[in-house]
Amino acid sequence: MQAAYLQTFPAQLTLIHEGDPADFLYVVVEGKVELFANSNGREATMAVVRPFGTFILAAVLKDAVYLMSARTTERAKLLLVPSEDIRKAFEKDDAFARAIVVELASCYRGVVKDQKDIKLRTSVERLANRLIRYDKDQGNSGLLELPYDKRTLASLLGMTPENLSRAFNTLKPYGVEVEGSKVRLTDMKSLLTLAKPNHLIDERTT
Amino acid sequence: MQAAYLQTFPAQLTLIHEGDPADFLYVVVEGKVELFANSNGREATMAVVRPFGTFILAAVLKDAVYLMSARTTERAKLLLVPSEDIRKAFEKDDAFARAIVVELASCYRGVVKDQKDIKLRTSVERLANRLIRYDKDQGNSGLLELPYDKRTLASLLGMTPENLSRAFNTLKPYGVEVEGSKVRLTDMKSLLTLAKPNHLIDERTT
DNA sequence: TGCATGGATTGATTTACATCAAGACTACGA
DNA sequence: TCGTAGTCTTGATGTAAATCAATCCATGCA
Repeated sequence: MQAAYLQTFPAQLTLIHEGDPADFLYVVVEGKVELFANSNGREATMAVVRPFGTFILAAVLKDAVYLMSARTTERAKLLLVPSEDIRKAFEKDDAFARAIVVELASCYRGVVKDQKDIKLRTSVERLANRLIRYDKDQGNSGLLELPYDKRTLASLLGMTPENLSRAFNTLKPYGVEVEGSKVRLTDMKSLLTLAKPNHLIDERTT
Repeated sequence: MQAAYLQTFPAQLTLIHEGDPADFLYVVVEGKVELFANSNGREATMAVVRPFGTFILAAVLKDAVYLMSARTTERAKLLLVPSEDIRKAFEKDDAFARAIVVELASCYRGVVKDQKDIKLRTSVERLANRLIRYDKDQGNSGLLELPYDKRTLASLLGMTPENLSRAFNTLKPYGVEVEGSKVRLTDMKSLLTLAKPNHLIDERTT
């Protein structure tokens, strides 16, 4: 940790580009970081990392290039640990190595769940389940705040901003009221009937 | 390894169901195993494991339930290692723990690449790139054999069998000739132009 | 106060893909 | 040799979502 940097970055700053060698492991201490990928002139958001998540762990361990690019969505405080140090600690410190494995296994299962989400659900179902998840995260009050702007949310859910807008309209009859970044869920029962949440997709802890 | 079972299974046998606790780690010794998932009455193939790949490693390490189901696509010989033993070895044997991490990191990067493939490409592009990959795996001869039946390939590529058929027709002008499970690539240059392969998606080793 | 800017929404249209419904081909067994 | 079942293919149609285009905001700023 001696050689690690704690640094603050402004919003919308690209931190790393896919294809670059993995020089640092990043830990989000404050703010949010969007992971995204490009190909063929197209772009897709892959994930958003919040405190205190890490990103680019697998690339660091394999001493490989990054598979995703990363940019801040808002002002963010990040810890940068030289990947050389991570690999050394990994060799020397058994407890560290095992802790790494648990983190990595969790990330892995997260991606698998994301893939099931995309392959097995329509975009409206994905949005419905996402809203239910955010509500749960924020205390089951039925009143939730979207954690990032709609453009980012749309890409994360694998749709265009236009379609997200329409998807919200589709959910109106199921008690979903949107006002800016605030969302009210007034008929959870019927929303659940539509969304059919599945703990093997939506549960993030296990 | 003392308690591991080496067993032969017939084709089309479901080995595990998603949601079940992870009792065994599986290693494919011979044949192929399809990993798939269900939700909402829909089904999707997530991956196909060949010798000598493992599956369900993350679930075993986390002592969690399986996220995917698995079935043999053909007669297969599998090694079943009790997950309890894996976790014990993981605790005691440092070299084993580190080897596990490398395998896990590779699997993780594989899923990320699959996700980029789905999010950034059309189905025809996915098929084109897949054919190029199989050709490379089989020695760049321009003559390749599809490793599983078209139904499975279709689901793996995220499309219906009907659409796979049509996608092959779309690729005909680009020198793709199909006959049963054999495919000839007679105009690699124009196929590459269409497919635009990207080593951050298609390269499987790094 | 007025005007630029970028996000969000809405409507019209196009495209990609799924679904439905027949056929065609293949392999296999009685 | 003829069913018969399974896989694959083809065509017609339907649906989900992308794209294109216009407008409607909010916000910041001179």
